Amino acid sequence: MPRRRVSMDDIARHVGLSRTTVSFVINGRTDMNISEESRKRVWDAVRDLGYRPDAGARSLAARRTDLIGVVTDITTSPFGGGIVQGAQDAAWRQGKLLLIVGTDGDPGVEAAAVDMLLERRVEGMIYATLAHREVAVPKAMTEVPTVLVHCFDGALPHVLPDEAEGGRTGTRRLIDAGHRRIGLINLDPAVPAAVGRRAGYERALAEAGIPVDPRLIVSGDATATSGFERAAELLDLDDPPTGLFCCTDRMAMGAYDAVRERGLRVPQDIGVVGYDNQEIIAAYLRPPLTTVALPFDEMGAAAVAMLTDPDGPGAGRTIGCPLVERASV
Amino acid sequence: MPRRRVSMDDIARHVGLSRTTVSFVINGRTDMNISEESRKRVWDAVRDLGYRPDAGARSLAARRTDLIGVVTDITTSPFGGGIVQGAQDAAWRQGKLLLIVGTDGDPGVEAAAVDMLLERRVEGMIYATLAHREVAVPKAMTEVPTVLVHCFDGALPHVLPDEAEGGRTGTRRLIDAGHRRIGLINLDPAVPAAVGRRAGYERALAEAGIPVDPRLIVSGDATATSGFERAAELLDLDDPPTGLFCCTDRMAMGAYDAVRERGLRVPQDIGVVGYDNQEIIAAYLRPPLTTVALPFDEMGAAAVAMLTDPDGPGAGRTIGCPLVERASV
DNA sequence: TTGTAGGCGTTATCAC
DNA sequence: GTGATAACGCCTACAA
Repeated sequence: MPRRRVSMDDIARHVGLSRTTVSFVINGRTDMNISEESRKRVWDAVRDLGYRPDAGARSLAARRTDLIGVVTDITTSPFGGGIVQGAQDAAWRQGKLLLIVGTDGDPGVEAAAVDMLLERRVEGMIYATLAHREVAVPKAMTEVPTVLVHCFDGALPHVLPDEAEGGRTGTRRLIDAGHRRIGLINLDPAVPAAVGRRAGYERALAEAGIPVDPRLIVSGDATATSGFERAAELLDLDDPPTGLFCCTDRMAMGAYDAVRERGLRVPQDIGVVGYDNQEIIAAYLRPPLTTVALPFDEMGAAAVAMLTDPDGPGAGRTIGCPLVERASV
Repeated sequence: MPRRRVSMDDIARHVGLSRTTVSFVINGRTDMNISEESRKRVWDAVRDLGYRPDAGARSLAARRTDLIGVVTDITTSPFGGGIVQGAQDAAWRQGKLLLIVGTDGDPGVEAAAVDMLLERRVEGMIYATLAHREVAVPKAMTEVPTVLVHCFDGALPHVLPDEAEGGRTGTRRLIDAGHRRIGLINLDPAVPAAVGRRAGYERALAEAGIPVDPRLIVSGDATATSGFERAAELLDLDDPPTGLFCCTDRMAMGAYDAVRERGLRVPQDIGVVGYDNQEIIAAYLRPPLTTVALPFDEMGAAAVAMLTDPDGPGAGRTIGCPLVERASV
């Protein structure tokens, strides 16, 4: 039999002050200059009666919800969750709450989600994807400040990983270890991540004065099987590479097998660098995989920062992909 | 220069009806029996003026927020995220929204999170943990219906995986494949998952008329390294097991290495079953790992179902751990 | 069928 | 220093 919730009125009545006064002390407003005595009595009453301000009512009157909406196709994924995580942490630190809805990529659900969030009067939205890709967002999304994370649509501000820099970083790690012939096991050349990473790869080679050999650049899908096959092709070349830069850790996982199958060892005979830093693969492979990480947490945090910036989201940002050093090169 | 939001009043004025009438048609109330004509005009106006009901205002007046709070230490984890995912999906289907706050297990943050959620007037809360364990929740949590997921505190209703059933299932899979000597690489015997799984293991053996050999039961931590070491011990026994039931997929990953190192093969020589169904390990191991899955999604969905059940959360539930058949036995 | 009026719990404006 | 009083946007008896 839960008693009626205690309201601000109850507090006011209890301490014999007006609602206004109570509101002021609870919101810690100093401009209205209230006696220490009254302040204390109010706080005591709050504690004694177990009063909790009603955020909904407050929002209605104050016209701010402190809510940020998130619509994303990221679900259980072992990775990518970092975006939501980073956003959540950043939001929490600013007293904002996230309203997250997972859409599984279904456009119908996305539109419904945006509507629902708009009805909740979110003050901004984040649209985040698992894969780096171009998207078309529900148009209602533009009704509030919105930032795209890990995706872009040519119009809205976005936060993207700097794939080119990542590609360069990974490649250079191999070069620094003395490798001159470095194979690139790329993703489907059409996807944004692939073009960026390849550009970075070529740039790193150029900077080291190493000519790019097209035969050393192959591509496949993001699976261990694919990595295995592509690595095998590369290793069976007449003049095989001694370093392998794989565009996903899964591919690197497959590459390990190809290397092993040829009686070679990582890293003594072949240096391998992955991409994604999927802990569960990278850290537990033997030897542990040196890989380029996608800065998910930072991307999520950056998006929130852009949204809460009083000057508005700005144009967009790109975030570096740091190298995670382990033992495969 | 965003025009003032359009309110219900605007609609009413626009169509020349009262707010009441508009409210009724928008909320689809049939009891009040309104002319088709009026209904249509209202909906047209809604569309034309781009009206969106204000969920906050609605909550205030109707005394229901359709909000469920989630406090959890599950973050980016490659697994466990399924709980939030399952909860989110179930909530969405019921028109509820989740207010999720990740606490990283910090009790201070947890308490603050609960307060914040209570101020938002969530109608129920879910407290979910990554690991199956006993917890102490912030006491304010009991102010609304709450269910614990993947954890328990002896008082609140909870949703737990049926570890014993899972232990039995995994073990039986090995037995069914003809194995009679089956090693159990358990977790720290003190943790709930370990006691449940071991009980299931012993039960399966008993049902098959196989005596339990204490030397076949070892334990370690949930790492590949630990799995490697424990498996090695077992395989080096005078009378080694032919089947290995590992309490985590990571352990199984290590066990694979131990098997391989001894010139044996999975599954021909040694059958291996894991636990957790961490896709990224289980599916990409060679051969792919047969493993017992933790029903995260179902647990999350069950929690939401309990919360939205008009009869209240009830006492608690336990959910089965299905076997995911791959190729390691 | 439709309209009136009061209430939900706060904030905010101004006067006292 | 403090207190009426009017929003905020919507719901809902109750009346017409």
